[in-house]
Amino acid sequence: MAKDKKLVQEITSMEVDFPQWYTDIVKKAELIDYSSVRGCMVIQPYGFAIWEHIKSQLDKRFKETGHQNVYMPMFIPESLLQKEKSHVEGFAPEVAWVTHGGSEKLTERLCVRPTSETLFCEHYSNVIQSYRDLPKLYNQWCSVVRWEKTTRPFLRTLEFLWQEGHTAHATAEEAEEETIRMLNIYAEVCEKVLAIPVVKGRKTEKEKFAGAHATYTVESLMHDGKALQSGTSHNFGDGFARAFGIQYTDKNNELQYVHQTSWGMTTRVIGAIIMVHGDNSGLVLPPAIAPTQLVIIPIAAHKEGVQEKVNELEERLSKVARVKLDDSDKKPGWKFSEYEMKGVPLRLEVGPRDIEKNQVILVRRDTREKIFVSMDELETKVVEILEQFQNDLLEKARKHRDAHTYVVQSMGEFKKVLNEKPGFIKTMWCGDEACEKEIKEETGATARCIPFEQENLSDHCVCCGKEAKHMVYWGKAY
RNA sequence: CGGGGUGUGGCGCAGUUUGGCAGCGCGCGUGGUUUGGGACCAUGAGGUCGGAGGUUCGAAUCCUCUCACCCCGACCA
Repeated sequence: MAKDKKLVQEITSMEVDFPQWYTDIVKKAELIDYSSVRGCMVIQPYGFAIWEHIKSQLDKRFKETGHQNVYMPMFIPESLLQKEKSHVEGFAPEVAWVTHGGSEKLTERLCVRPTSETLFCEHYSNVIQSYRDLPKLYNQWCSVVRWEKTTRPFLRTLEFLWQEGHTAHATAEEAEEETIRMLNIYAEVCEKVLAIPVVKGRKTEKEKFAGAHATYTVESLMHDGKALQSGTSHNFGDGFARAFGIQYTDKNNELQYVHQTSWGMTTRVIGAIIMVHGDNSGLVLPPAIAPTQLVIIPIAAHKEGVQEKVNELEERLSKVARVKLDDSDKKPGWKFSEYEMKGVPLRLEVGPRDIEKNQVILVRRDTREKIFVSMDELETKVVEILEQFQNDLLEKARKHRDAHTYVVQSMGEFKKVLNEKPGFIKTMWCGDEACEKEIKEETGATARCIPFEQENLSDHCVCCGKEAKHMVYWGKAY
């Protein structure tokens, strides 16, 4: 099969127009519908099912590491939002305000949460008294609102779904451990569940979260060479604790400020899944989060024995995978295209000829490889192929990422590479914000992260030539 | 928020330059024939042409305002 052969005419080729390809997939795969509110989207059942699987994978890991789910209000009084100075400065430009309740004007306007640090802080200041109350390991699943100028489905919407973890610890060390622990969970979910390879690292001072002491991130690379921040974990130090007066009495009966963290992952990763794995026939979903892992398509269903056989197979395979049987009266060819568009990892075809031979045909969505499998060993084969599929997706994405990661030593090279073959740029950097700004102005690339895995590419900063402090990943970002 | 583009049945579009019966393809309903890569025949339903105002005997078409969406920038998960 020719690479990326396009079988679905309704999707724009990604080589022709990548943004349009993205929009086509999001609509044609029935992930979302646009709503009457600018920048807000309806997440349809298929799209939401993907989110539910991501959610359960994350939630499981949060609980395994001792976190509890809570729910905070969606409104924040203006005075509360303003308690931490750099935090409010970071978010003020994009908050939505509630000014009226019914026809009554409110005495204090309420902001619709853009994030809930301030609410958690207020609550923590009420419930934390002693070192015995620590740590507090809370998480919430909710939506937040940020009044963005321009929006795109999943990647940037006015309202989006996410989880936000907020923890309070007795010591700085514990907070740092927690921050890294959660970053590692995000990296694991990205790679093992979403099959998206990530670079783990720290954000520069310029790029870090408003109010944070340090921000860590997992960065991934999309098919068009643009970068996407896929999850973040912040160490707040005791900055918020001082602003909100969150203190506890330690073992020596002395008052101490808590050390806090927060971390989040959003529906944006669905955009990443589309842009990392998708092809010109539509979505390609990692089995771990695919709402349907295997679709059964009967061939010549009216012929004797076919309907009975697919019913039997559906029942058998439902025990080992998420299975859908499509015995509607559409033509098989139509169904093939439809489920390719929706990214279903495995398709099972069975017709009279197969039944005679006691076999079925399995077709992989990613390679379109046809695999003939005996009915007798179907369950083990399906499980095996799905596992292989999941691993292959990650490897394919990793190869693409590595092939689009470039080392550059000069600004000229930097600009040239970014223009001609977009991807991650690895360079040395002096650590000076002036250089970071200059690079952005000159090339359009931002510092994605200072990776934990440092390499010494040279001794001097790519921009100013002075002594280099860090190796940095740069890229144009979504 | 700056630049560009688009709004016509559920979807995709033609018609707008030069004002004159609201069209096409897909999809949808019904009946039938089909079924290993988006089937075919017959028949039917579905529209205040994004909205408001104006010009005109007459506006999808011209003018003014406005709203929404898409793309490219600046800002952001």
